[in-house]
Amino acid sequence: MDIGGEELRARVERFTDGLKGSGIKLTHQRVEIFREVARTGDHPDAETIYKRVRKRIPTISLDTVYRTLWLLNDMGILTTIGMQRGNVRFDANIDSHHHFVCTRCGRISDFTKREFDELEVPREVSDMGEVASTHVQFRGLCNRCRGNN
Amino acid sequence: MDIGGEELRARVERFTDGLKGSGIKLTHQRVEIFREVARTGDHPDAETIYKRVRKRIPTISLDTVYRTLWLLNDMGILTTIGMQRGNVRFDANIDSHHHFVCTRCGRISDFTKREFDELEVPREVSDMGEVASTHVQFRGLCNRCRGNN
DNA sequence: ATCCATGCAAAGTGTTTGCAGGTGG
DNA sequence: CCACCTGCAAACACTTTGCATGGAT
Repeated sequence: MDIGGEELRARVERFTDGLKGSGIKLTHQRVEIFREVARTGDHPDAETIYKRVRKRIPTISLDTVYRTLWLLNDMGILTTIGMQRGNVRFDANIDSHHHFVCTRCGRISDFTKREFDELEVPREVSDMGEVASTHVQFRGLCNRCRGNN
Repeated sequence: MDIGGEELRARVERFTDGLKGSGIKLTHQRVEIFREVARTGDHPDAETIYKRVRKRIPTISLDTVYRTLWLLNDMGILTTIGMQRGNVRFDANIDSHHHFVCTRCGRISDFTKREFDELEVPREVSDMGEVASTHVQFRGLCNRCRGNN
């Protein structure tokens, strides 16, 4: 589920490069927060990221975590899952991908499938507005929850 | 966008029938709250439903709205959209359907497409757990927001 | 008459903001 | 050095809960 060291390094580098010459500063906190989100394939909420980063920077505050996550989101380096505001989950995987959501424990897993990225947009939908992206979500019970019945 | 009187009556009746002999009581408030959710094709949050129902029952309280919505959800009469808890939207359309979400204003529109209900579940996903339902979400700018640029 | 549901107010969550002091470029 | 960041604490928005009263069957 977690990401290999190689890919992680590449992601962190893409991030630090993105900051150069933008007026946005590269701080210890920001790097650690980004690294933490980029590292895992799960989709932590702000509180979870806060707890994890605190192991490395015990003095960090929760609001810095929030501010940084939204900053990264605005930079296009990570994405949010769910409705806007309120109980958001963050996702460092910005390649087009889809989700399996466990309806019991809320766990969200990624998968990719080129075919799903290119579903034909029905006429009814193109009449509603301009479609920018497509997301397929499968819902059901994950293996762990199926076991704990 | 709104639902015809015929279909609305049928939905309300399905609801009142569902309550008979269940120990759950059929109150004025519950009927009005359900009618309000069932009436529209948009996906209101609790606060919005509260405001609308208050026109008919000025003394109703917000917590009753919340309690009733979760009750209806538990009864399987309506569904929630979004992550669990926190900023949930309610949806009286329990037939299988899909969504177009405006990334600017958050408006969610339904559409149906049989073909999308039956997307093949990739091996990778069936290894994660047991898929119970499939939801396609198109994201982009709705016509209204595209106009207000 | 008996439960169940309602309204009120107060408590909980999760998230955002203003400000003074600190830090990166 | 100066703009930008951080941590703190307080404010906020949204949702849930405990309790006494009121209502449906």
